[in-house]
Amino acid sequence: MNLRELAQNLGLSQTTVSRALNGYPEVNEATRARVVQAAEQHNYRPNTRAKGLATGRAMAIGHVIPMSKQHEMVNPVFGDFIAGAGETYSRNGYDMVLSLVEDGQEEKTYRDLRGKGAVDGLIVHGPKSGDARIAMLDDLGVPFVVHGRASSVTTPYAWLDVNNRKAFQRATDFLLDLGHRRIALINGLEELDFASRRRAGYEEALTARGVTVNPAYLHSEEMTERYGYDTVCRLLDSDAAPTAFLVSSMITAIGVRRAIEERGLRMGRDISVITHDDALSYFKNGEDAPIFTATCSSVREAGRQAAKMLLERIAHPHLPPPNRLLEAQLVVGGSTGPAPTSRTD
Amino acid sequence: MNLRELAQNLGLSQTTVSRALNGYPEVNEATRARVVQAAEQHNYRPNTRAKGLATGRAMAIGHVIPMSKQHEMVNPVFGDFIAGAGETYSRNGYDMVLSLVEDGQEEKTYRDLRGKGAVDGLIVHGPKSGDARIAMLDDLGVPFVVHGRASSVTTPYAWLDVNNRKAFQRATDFLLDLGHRRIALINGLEELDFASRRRAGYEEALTARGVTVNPAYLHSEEMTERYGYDTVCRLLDSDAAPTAFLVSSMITAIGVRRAIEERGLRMGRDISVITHDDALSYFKNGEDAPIFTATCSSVREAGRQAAKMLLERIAHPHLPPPNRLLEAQLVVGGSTGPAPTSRTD
DNA sequence: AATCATTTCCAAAGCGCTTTGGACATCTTT
DNA sequence: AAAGATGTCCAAAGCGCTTTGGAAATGATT
Repeated sequence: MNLRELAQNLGLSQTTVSRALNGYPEVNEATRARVVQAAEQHNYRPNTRAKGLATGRAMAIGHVIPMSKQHEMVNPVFGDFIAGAGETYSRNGYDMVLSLVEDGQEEKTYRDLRGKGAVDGLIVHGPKSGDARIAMLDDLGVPFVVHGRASSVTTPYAWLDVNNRKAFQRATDFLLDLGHRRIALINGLEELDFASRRRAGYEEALTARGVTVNPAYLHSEEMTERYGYDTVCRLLDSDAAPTAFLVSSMITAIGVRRAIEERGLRMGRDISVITHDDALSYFKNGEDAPIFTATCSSVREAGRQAAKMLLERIAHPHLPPPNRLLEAQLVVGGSTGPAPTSRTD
Repeated sequence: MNLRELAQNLGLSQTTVSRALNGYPEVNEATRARVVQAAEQHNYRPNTRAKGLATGRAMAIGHVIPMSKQHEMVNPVFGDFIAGAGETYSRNGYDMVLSLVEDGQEEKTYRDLRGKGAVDGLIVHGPKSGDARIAMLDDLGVPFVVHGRASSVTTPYAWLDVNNRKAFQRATDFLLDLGHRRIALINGLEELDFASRRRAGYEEALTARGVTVNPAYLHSEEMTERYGYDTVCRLLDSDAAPTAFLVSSMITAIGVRRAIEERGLRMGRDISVITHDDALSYFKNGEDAPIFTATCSSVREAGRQAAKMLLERIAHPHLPPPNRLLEAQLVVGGSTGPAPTSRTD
């Protein structure tokens, strides 16, 4: 059933039917009711492509998900981020189109999506510190919102980010307060902006207390469970083993815990662990008694808000690009405790 | 840059330019080269909506992701499934459109997507045993492929599934061979078809050995980490605690492990655990020395294959609907061992 | 040289919608 | 009663592409 048929069916013109359905005032309320009812009865849905052609808007938002080539890994936070964003889109009649792209190929995909006219706006995922995509999208004139930031980009652009630096600074401070001095950072890939900010926060806190940053305690890789396990195994078995770990992802923290417990040690007593927790739905840290002490920030909520920002940006392209900095909560759980006193301290 | 401008630029008609770009034979190779070069130079991309209108094809596939209302949970396997499917799509010039929908609302979304003409085909996720969506999609005449099956649907339809019954039957057999008799099943929601099949396999194996199925050992819920932890805590603290657990997801198995180790027990020695492992990229079980004994089946590979099946189905709608049953590997890891002998046996 | 087949190109229709620029009643106002 | 205002509807153009049904030019055949 298309518009023409529906109009013929009703003995009206396409114009009137179209206007009736789209809420234009110049149509008799009685006719409008008749039209709406008929549309419903015939299960009529305007063809997106035709509508898009006519209006010039795609009513779709593009998400380009970077995929690590080496590990064939999709960052597990995307699921929840997209769930949040999807809520916003469907409430506003937008579709979401997804492209999974190997690391580094993202630019071409953005160009394609825009060139084809498949989307009205884009969300940029996984920004690197000096991300070239931002300048490019500005050039292209596509509305976009970055989830995260790109430190070295100075021109204003729309972003939504968690205050990663502060979160990890606070977490480090917390560990220092507990007496820890040998604190290892099990970070994500530091070419990613959020990871470098976390590291900055960590180093800042240490330096402020006069603790020198030990390069042997700095680790940066893709955040798998295995990485957490392997790294902590190596560190714990080394001389000058850390007494505390600061971990960039819940999943990696699971591996960290495994390494610790495998050695007969207990989190919170022998070794302290703080992890960042994106509040993934299937991996709740526990509301009542959190397993991990964690810097918490719901990535789903971030998705919701980023999507809302983008839709507003599409509606008002000439407003200055909005920014939003979310603060992470430092939630105390069972994985931290005072540093065990030892002669090497 | 659109076709008309490009054609004017070249001093050719739209027809010729269109044909040149789409590989039709009735155009001089010299002109074609000229056209292709100009298109490249001007960064021309045909407008999808216009192309779609003209051809009647959307060049997009719809994925409707069910989202549990109660837990606001997105099944973590979707990320990897979609990554697999996305590979196939992008190789074939298809886009992927994603809708996240609350449980039970999926039908409307399918109808919408199809009615709007936004997609050429659909992947059905998370089929329930008597899933009404299949009949509906058949009615609508949309090409679709089900990831999983719907037991009570008798009409032929296209699906790709893991042999869940057999996988869990073999896993149960394996535990029985090790001497376990008190084996608990920590299953997913059994309204989901895959979970009911896993249960069937489990029960079949027990019954074949004359072990009666103990209802207290049967658990069915959404597969969170917390669920695994809570359930196993309760079971281990009860009389007649199980000596082995059969778990439906890696994430739940993490919770199971936590409960076990918290009690000072060790997996593989005191308690045996087998889990299903979807080979999620960020949660590798370990190639060399797997932590868990597991029934393994790559959900990413499933995504790749399901997408391929769908594209073929779109190309040849009149062929009988294809089916594919993937077998899971039973991989032995460190989480299983002989049942501890005890007087209650 | 005339005819026919081939090659190479084009004008125009059509996909299903929105939107512009009226047309025609009907109702007020003077 | 004429003129304007208002309410309600419509015909047709246009969005950017594909595709049909030729037309013109070229080459091969008689």
